[in-house]
Amino acid sequence: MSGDHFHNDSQIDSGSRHNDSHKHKDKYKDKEHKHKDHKKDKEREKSKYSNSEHRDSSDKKHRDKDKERLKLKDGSSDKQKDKHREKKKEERSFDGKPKKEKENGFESPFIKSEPENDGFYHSPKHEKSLKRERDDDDAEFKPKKIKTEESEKKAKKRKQEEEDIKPKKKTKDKKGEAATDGKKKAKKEPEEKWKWWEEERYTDGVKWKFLEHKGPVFAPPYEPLPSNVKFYYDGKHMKLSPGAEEVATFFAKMLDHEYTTKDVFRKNFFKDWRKEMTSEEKSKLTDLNKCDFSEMSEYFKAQSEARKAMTKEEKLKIKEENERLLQEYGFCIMDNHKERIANFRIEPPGLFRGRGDHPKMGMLKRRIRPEDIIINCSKDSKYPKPPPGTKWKEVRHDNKVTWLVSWTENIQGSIKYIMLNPSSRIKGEKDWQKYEMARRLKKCVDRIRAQYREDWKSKEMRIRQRAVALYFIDKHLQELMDGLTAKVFRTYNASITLQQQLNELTSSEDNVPAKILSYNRANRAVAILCNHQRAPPKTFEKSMQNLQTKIDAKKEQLADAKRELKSAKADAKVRRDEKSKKAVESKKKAVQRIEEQLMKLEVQATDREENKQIALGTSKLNYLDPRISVAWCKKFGIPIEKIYNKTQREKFAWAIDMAEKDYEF
DNA sequence: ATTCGGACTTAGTACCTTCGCA
DNA sequence: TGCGAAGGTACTAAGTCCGAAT
Repeated sequence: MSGDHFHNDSQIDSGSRHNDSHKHKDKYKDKEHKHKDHKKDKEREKSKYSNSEHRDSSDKKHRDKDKERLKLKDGSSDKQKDKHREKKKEERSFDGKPKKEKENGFESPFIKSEPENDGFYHSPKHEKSLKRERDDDDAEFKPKKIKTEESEKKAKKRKQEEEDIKPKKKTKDKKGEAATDGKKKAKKEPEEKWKWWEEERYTDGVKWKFLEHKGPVFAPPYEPLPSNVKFYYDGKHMKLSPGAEEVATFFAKMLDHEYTTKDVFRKNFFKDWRKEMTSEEKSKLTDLNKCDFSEMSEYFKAQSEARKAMTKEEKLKIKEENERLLQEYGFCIMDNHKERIANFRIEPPGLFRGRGDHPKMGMLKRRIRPEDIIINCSKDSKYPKPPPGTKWKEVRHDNKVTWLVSWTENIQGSIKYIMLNPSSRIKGEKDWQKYEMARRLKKCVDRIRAQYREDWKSKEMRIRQRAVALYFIDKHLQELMDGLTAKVFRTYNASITLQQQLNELTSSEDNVPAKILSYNRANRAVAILCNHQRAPPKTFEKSMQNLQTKIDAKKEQLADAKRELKSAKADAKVRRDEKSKKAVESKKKAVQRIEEQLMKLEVQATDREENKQIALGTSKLNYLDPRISVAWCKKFGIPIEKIYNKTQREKFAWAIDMAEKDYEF
């Protein structure tokens, strides 16, 4: 596939480019306004709710919207579900090699594409597959209201195990019961991973029926510096008040970083720092350039060295403590299941580091206290306790949202949340739904494109194109396909590209490393398409050199081995005895082994070189339908671990479980 | 009709851990 | 067994979407 192809695509794509500095600046302006003008109102508005124990949101809107979304997919048949269930039985212990091959196999459908003038690949098979999918796959993401026999059984079993757990849709969980149940279960080994994707989904905007958690972990309190670490102003030692000292340490810790030299950063920092000073300090400290943080800076460097030099035992102790915190605060109970929380720690105070030329860089990000925190949980759960002597800002019970904890951050005035891990049901369902939406686009993308291409046929192509595209992205989309947004296009383009590339690049005769290289190349094509770039790692050149040295050494080794083989052969010819024959064999094997090693290294070098400025992570995690990768693994006998690490496997558990080798996006 | 803002998702990166090799 | 590199994770800024407010 040509580079042009990608460029075309990405232009049409969505217009959402991120590193456009002009845009940034404008945006910053906007925010500025927004907050000056509206923050007060917002605060007022909010205070209406403060300290109210209960706040039941009147949320018909959400409900209607979600209903709308889900009903799109209606038309699933029971047959469909049966098929689904069967799959699961077959593949429960997937290890890269499907236990049961389907005899009809995979019809290799992809013919090398000629990009059309719109830059998109249009598979000849497209038409056919559209129809098929309309018939079959359509129904995959819809609420499963009808309970199948098997799930019924399972449910019963679960009921016995967990005493009194109510199916989501029936009635409200009774107070307390569910909570204790959940905990009991959680403490036992979770023998079997919960397959939420086999269960029915909420259709009414409700995100959960029961939610219990222990609240956030606050940043550790500030520890004043030892008295021998001094701060100097204008060359003179000055003892800072604790408040001022803390903010000073934030700056001292960043001293090595370039942005502490930037005017904006220094200005913002100094302004905010002064706010934390006593009036005496304020009158003395008037010029940041006269401040000498170097002792502080040295002290922190020494500290981090000391941390590195800790003994194994000390390190272990810290690790254990972290683990304890994780176990205590890192999970919640949501609807009878223990789910991992993504970020249970409150962001610690520090200096704001915006990206690019952010006008607010250097501002003080203030410490979040319990009084800033809104807790969201079930009415009938055990509420998290604020630290002794403090109060939460509010405890609310809004089950139309997914967050557990929120607070308002002081730099932009935006809200920050504590939410669940990507492996959780609530995130997974959303992810799955996203890909289903993109697959729906696949079905009508030809029509949509034909339509807008028609509009382009006019003088002043460029301008019209742009105008139409913009109009299209901004206004039209929902009319063409409901739920269609720019993001859906992006997801669609990424996923379809991966699928095509995988089909084009993978050949079944290749060995595993070569296949993985193909996978990475396909992934890379997508990353380029989505413009996921990265700065080449600092150590790139060096590590590349190292690798090349290794390759050279290997080559030499290979040459030697070949020479030896040759002489062994000659020797065997003369001697004609068993011993020399054996020697030839073993030399042959050695050559083979070295050749393999060499190839592996070369593949690695290619891979790394091609990956220099491209970040694969984002597309892999956010835009590529994981079922495509899973299917590919199954089809070519690649262990899924080679493609997804542990975290990714957790996030994509649903896809790993449900996708077969013939899955088609 | 436009803007705002809450709730999410996506993205970049610093740091920590593990791996592979001499 | 120590070291650098690769891989993985945590953190948090920034973007998107969409309903509500203006």
